[in-house]
Amino acid sequence: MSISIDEQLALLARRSERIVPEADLRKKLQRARTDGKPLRIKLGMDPTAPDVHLGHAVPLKIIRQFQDWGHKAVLIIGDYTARVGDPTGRNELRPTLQPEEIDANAKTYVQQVGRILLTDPDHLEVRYNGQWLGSMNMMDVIQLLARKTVAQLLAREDFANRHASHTDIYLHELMYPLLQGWDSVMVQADVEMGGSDQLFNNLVGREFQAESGQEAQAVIVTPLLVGLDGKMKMSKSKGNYVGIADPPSGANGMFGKIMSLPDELMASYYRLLTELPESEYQPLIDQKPRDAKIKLAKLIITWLHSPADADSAEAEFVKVFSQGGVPDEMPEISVGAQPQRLVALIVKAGLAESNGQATRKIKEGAVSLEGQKITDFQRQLTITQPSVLKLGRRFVRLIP
RNA sequence: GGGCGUGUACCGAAGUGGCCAAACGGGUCAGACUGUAAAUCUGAUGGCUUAUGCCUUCGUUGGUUCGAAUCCAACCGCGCCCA
Repeated sequence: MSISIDEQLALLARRSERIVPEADLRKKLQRARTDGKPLRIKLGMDPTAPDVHLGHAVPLKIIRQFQDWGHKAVLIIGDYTARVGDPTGRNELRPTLQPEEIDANAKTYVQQVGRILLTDPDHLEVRYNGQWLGSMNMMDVIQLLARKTVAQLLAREDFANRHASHTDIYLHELMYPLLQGWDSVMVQADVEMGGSDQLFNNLVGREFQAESGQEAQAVIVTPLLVGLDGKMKMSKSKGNYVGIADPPSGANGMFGKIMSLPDELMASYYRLLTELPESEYQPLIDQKPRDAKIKLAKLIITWLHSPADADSAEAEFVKVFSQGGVPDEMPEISVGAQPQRLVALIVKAGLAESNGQATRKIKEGAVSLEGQKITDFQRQLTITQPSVLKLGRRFVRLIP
């Protein structure tokens, strides 16, 4: 339990891009140790989508380390800020969400986060920022606004770019960093975690705390995890993500998704999402990239599910993709036992959006039923027993 | 409030009366190759029981015309400049 502060900082370094300022963090860690008073580690998450993904998992892993050292995670569910819409990294206005969607997402967040964090009350505190932001009145808001200048806010890179290119910046977007900063004051955070694109917002929190007579939080920002497309930051809206609650295998499973990861990303995934030392993963990546990726997938599944799930996901993957077999589990669609056109079945199965698209895919040789490729797009069929329909990488079991 | 521009499919961007469901690029999907990687090559990329056919779509509405994404009017959105 009592590794040295230096060792702790060294461990944090694996996943942190910047610690601002590192001296503050060291001081806080030291004091917590002598006082026996745990640090409060803040992470804000806006429930803008139902899935928590591996990109979120990077700061969450650091928080877990803090928990293991006896500190307390303060998870802020941004039910209120989600309605404002975080403008970070955006070139345009983010659509605001309906309260119902936000509430639904918020509920699942806590549950999903529990796969990574300790959830007992000594180690985790969950707060909703609507609690304090929702009760501010106009004067409170004005006083908050009065703490920052337009120039200070426009210093943030994405705002600056948008301003320079004459893209609209709505006033409520400018407020977002202020609201997030105010959260830090309200929960008296000692440390705030965030992705590196959150640095500006996190620093606002530091300033607000200092102005409010609190000790300013230290900020740890993590590198952004690049998504499965190999280009953009992992995010729900880009569709390039692996959800931390995704099933181990199957069409939408972790194993398959991780295997489709571009090779260049492996090292960063190993570093940010596993504990394997670089001296072990790097040679493997260099020499046997495929095996390295399988190992990566298994490590991640072991972490978020179980070793047994990792093994069966691998077995299924080998069977389906390396040997051209059929997965054990796939979506089942009831289609009825009457004669019908193949194109209609494909659309019913959700493998194509329109008959035209289904027709094209058949012509391209992408469709097979029970392992038999079908290229006749006018084919009529009667499903009398459960049959496996395949289009590209996707499988659906048709039930009469 | 005034002047000048601009609005095309998922994105960018051509097209300025018929040959336009609309070039090209990106993205995406599929096929070959493979390690569900990358690179490369190929095909597809509005809908319709596939049709030298019909329907919907080029900001919106209305008009001119045998015929409009293309011309006109009004309106809406956006940009630049002036106030």
